[in-house]
Amino acid sequence: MSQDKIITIYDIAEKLKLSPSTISRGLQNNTAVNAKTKKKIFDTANEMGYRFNTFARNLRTQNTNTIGVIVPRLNSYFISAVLAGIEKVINGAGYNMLISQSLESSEKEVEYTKTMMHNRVDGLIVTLAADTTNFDHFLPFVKHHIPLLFVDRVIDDENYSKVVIDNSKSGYDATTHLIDQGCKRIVHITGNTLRNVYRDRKLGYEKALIDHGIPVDHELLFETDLTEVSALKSVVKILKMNPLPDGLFVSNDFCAAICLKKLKQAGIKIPEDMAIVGFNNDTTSRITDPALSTINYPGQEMGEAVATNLINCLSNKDISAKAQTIVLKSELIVRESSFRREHKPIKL
Amino acid sequence: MSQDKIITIYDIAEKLKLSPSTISRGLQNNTAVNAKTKKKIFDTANEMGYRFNTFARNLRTQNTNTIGVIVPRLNSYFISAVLAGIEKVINGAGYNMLISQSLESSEKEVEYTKTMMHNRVDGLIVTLAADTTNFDHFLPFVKHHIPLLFVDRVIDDENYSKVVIDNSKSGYDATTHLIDQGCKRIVHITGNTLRNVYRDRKLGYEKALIDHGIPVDHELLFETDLTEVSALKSVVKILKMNPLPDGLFVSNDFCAAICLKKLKQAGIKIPEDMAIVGFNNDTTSRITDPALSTINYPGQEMGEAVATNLINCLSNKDISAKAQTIVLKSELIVRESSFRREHKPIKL
DNA sequence: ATAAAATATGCAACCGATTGCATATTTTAT
DNA sequence: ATAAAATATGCAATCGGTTGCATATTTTAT
Repeated sequence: MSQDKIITIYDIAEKLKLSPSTISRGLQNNTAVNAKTKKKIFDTANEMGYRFNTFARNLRTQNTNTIGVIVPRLNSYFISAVLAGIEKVINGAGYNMLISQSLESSEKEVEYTKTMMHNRVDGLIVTLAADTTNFDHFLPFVKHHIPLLFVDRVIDDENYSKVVIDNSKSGYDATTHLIDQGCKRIVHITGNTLRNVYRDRKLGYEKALIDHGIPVDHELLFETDLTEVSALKSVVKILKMNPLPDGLFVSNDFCAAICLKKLKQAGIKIPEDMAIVGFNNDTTSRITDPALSTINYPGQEMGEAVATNLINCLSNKDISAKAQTIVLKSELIVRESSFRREHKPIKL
Repeated sequence: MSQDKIITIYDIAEKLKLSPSTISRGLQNNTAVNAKTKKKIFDTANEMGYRFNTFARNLRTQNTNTIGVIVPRLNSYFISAVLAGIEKVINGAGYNMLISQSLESSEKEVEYTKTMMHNRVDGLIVTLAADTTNFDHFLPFVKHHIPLLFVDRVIDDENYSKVVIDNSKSGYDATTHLIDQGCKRIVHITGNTLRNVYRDRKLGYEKALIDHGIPVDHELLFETDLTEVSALKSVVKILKMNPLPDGLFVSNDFCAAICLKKLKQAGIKIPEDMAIVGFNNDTTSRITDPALSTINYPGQEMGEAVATNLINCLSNKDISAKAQTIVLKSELIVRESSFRREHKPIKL
């Protein structure tokens, strides 16, 4: 049974009558240390239950092997898929992950960004909170040349690296599909258009309408917080409209699913009376009845992409590396909630 | 514009013609430092853009202000709710959170437990992987008196603190409710019964059958991995049964939702022909049609409870504190998928 | 006015690993 | 046998804070 005490290289050095330097080098598999000595060191370290002290090492080497991640919330399918992707790559490369959730509050985002700095993370990955408009809290990272990358909800500035999907195109595709299916009055329910994701989807929606000769009617645009409550309110509003809209494009599957269910309960036939397209391809979208058409949003891949990019930044000493924007493929998935007739872009 | 250099207390000391000790104490708001001096120190620190170095501090103080969390996977509604709860409490108490996902692999769980030890986390919170049977990797935490707590999927050992729900009672309640609704042949689809959560739900299911004079039929018990694929296979198996089961208790809402949808497509009326109860109260359960009865599983609260308990362990120097098991309330929520007639325990 | 107490600051060791440089030892070449 | 080269190990400074103890300064009490 080994001791209760935490073993350091000094303990190993004493036991083997060697200097701490040799132990340190031995454990790092440094070629300057004799093979036999090395073996002895490894064996003794194991036997004594040695674990290196991350802090002493970090203090000396000035890097922490830790990546900070700030997301708006942890309990979301999309976010957790992104995190799973980040975690996979990060841990595979021997890094750890420090996570905070801003809870959509810009204030907390600022605070946690500071904490990440304190903790000397080697890099930071951020998905912006809904209401962040000032980005000064990220400047220290730029100043200290600490890689800072954004994913999904990003800063509209070419100087930052980011991973996104083409939200504008996706919004366009979703809307065009609804038009293809014969919709003429299409409601769009979306989130805070301050953020690129919702703003761009809206732009895509409007462009699709214009391109197909349908006037943009601001009565049909609902900017909400995409919660269940908002969904219910939106349904009430829709049901009061005259004439009733015949298409619905919602920026989020959960919200779309709630609308679908409530509209159905109100006697509206989906997709005959109203065709619906969601966004995200959450598991939710396969469970509604009828199944929800949606935009496939590759959360895990986005996480993997941003993490891979970050790891590359860290291994390349090449500080001159330019900021880059990676756009991952998103695609319309047509399911029952919007499928009225065979038309151009059909996928199942 | 401040410098590019990272500022240390030595820089502040030099600028103010004070010793680093005074700066250190000043920044800690130590009463030994004169109020005016303190003010000067804080102002200068701000002005110079000082950020304390976590590692130097940790190395000296021998604690890291970091809590490790190991979960089976990040992309799950339940887990992300638990994490959100943990994060809330942990960050509120000034700690950071280091997260790893074992991806249900015992091997990775062992590896990440070691990493957490290396990183000298002040405490560790674990939800066990599906196939972990040997728990020796946790012994170093016990040996070094580092608080180790489990949540949801736990070790069956009174010496460890944990936060759980009464899975056995919940299984009993779900099954009894189905029996109340007139079900006689109830299929139970569950996960790996090596883990307490699935084992106990199964035990509750069996006890309810026995208590109501219904024989336990092992043909009706499906031990699966609760994925979509398993759900589909289970449905095929159910449809081949003769006579058809009239009740279905599934240990997971997503899996239950898939079953519900497929059974409905096969022409089975829910709940008339087959009543269904899920588990978790995922958002999913409100979206199915008919809405899914389920067990409300307070993920966020469980996270908050386990984190609060951990923080208490850390602030009490009292090492003698006994291991405790916290059982949070879980409850049956009856929705349309199982509601045939008014009966004893009705909740909406 | 002087001693005692309270307050404020500094010195220097320490946490545990890393690493440039110096030194000791062994091997190889002449 | 001796010098040169290669190999192996050690010394000591360093990373940036923290803290016990000593010392200097000011305040209070007698």
